[in-house]
Amino acid sequence: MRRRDQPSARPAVGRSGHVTIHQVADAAGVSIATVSRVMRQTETVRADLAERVRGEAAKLGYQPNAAAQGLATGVTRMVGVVVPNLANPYFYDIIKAMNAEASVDGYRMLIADANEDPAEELELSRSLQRQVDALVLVSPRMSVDTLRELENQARPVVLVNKATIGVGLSSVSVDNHSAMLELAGHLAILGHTHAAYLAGPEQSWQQQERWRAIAQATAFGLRVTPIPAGASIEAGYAALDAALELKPTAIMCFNDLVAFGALSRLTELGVDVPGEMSLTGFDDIAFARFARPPLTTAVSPQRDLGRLAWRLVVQVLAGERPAQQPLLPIPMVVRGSTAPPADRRTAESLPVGGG
Amino acid sequence: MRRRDQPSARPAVGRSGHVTIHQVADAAGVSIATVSRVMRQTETVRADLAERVRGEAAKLGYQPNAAAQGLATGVTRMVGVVVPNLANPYFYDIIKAMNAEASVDGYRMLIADANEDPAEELELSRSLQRQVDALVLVSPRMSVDTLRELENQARPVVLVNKATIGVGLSSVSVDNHSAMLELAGHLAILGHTHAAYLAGPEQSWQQQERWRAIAQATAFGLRVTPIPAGASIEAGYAALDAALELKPTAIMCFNDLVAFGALSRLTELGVDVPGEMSLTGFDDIAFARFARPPLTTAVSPQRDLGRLAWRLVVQVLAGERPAQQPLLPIPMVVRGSTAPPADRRTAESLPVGGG
DNA sequence: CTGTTAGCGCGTTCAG
DNA sequence: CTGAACGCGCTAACAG
Repeated sequence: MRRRDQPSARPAVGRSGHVTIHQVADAAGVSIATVSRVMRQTETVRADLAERVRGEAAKLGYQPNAAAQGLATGVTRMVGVVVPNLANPYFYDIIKAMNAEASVDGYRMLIADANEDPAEELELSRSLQRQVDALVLVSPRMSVDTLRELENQARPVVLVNKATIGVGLSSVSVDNHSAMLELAGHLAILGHTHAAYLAGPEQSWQQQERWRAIAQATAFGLRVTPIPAGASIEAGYAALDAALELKPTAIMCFNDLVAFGALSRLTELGVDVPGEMSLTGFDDIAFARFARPPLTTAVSPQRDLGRLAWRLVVQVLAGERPAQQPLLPIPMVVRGSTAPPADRRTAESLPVGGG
Repeated sequence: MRRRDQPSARPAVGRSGHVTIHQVADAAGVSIATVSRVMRQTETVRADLAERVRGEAAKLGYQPNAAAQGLATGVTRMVGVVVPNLANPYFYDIIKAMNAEASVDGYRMLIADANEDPAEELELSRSLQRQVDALVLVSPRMSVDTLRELENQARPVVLVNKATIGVGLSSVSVDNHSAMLELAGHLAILGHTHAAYLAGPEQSWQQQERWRAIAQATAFGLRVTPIPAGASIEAGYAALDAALELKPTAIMCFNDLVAFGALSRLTELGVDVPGEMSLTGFDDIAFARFARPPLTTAVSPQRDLGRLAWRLVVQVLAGERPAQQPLLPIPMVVRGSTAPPADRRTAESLPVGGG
């Protein structure tokens, strides 16, 4: 079948069913270039023409096709976001804050779930990189070498919660080390001398930093034994019994989720918190404040993280090379889940599990 | 500046910094059509040629530009997902499950957060619709009229948890009504005659369905008074005191988050659950099982919802018009947060659930 | 089986 | 200030 020859024999809508720039141009009696100029408000167009174009565009419900714009300009207005686990509330707070900022700048988020698998993380990052303007890796589990590979790709990468030296990527992170040290110090001051630590995922930078701090706590008299757990409620619940066998007077947890699971099991076993066992979390997710007893934890500023991450993206996109961000401080908040160990408090009344 | 005439005078990489189909074609000594064919494995290409192309593609690290593919085919391989609030864990499992299925089919998720605002929901849906192949609205708060508007757009829309009649959109939802009726029945059988209900967001279909069920509970002797609350832990915590003034023997909650907040406040006030007050949630998020006491609630199958939602998307994309889905059943799970009211138990010592 | 070419919808020189 | 024409990277006829 031969194409028709009539100059303006254009279908009312394009193949995809959307109104295109051509229909608007025809309706307004101008060229597509003028429509483009009006829409992007980048160049000056005679007032009445502009008004007419705007009118027709509104009437037809025209909105530019993002893919075509992306092709033409090389800018997709999308950021890729890779998280280790789409079921963890901690990441959602970051995502939510980042998304709020990004959408103000007209950006969309393409979200990918790596399922705690470093290999999948890499694969997702690679394929996402050519679909977006920038990539944000939240708490990536991948190795530094792998990160370095991503660094050399065309699209910029921003890191959240992985402050590694030797990699030139911009990043925002929280000061896990100081915060965990502070929590350990808090327990030491209360009089605890032996605690268990329900550890997080091994590849996690946060886990490494937190454990590094805990290991140093021996310096002020707190000996801490690690127990592999994970990053979820279930992990904390499951690992608690093993921790109890160590007969500690306190249990420190990788994060609030783990602490919540541990608390659940402790309550179930009839172990009084903080009477017989002190408990600390990390992150201060919403549940921490409402747990009973409320959790002593470290207030990781997820929303600031999200906001700052977006700011970094903007800077990197603008061609700037942001200075290495300082680590965000994490204030400790002491709530009801920690207290002096039983023997310290009740040395003269009721010695429970005395050492 | 005039274009050069040398046939293969092509830059090593395109403007965006990526390798394009042209470089691969040049390197392999074939046309771009052939490269396209071997990449899409849609047509048959001579084995040795295909091998050569694959080799060069791999060597150059070529991957097709998604925007260009989208433009050419009209298929973006992206779904838009709009949720009322990215901070609500209820949505996590749905999103995660849906994403898992979608990525198997080579699809990406573009996530948008409507912040519980129906107007924003509409705006996001509209703009997202021309950027994706299909749109999934999770628990939308928008009105039926608004939905009908979306229905007439070019891109298909799938609804999760909004089974409205009169709208031709495909949807998967859970049977909120039966489940809440079952919870109310459970309380009635235990002997409760007056309960408070911490209600969810008004525009929420789930809230409407759940309340409809609760209102019917008078039929079996349970009178329930609603108290406006919301969908978050904070809302439940804040609304509890007002509920207590009604002197009920049980408190039903819009969802587990609200119940968790209420439980938190109850524990704080020294009210024994379930001894002095029974409490029910809804959804069975992970926290419900690990709360102390664990929550009696309704097990909303988020993962099935996510999976089924994706299946619907696939069908709709294939041009099918899926039959209206039946409502997914929500089994009730009785855990430690509900018991007979105090007066009933002390009256006849302890025959539980007496007729 | 392979190459040529015409769009997909839009941004952007470059003449007028 | 405006319009014609080219190209972004790719797919899909259509010839060969």
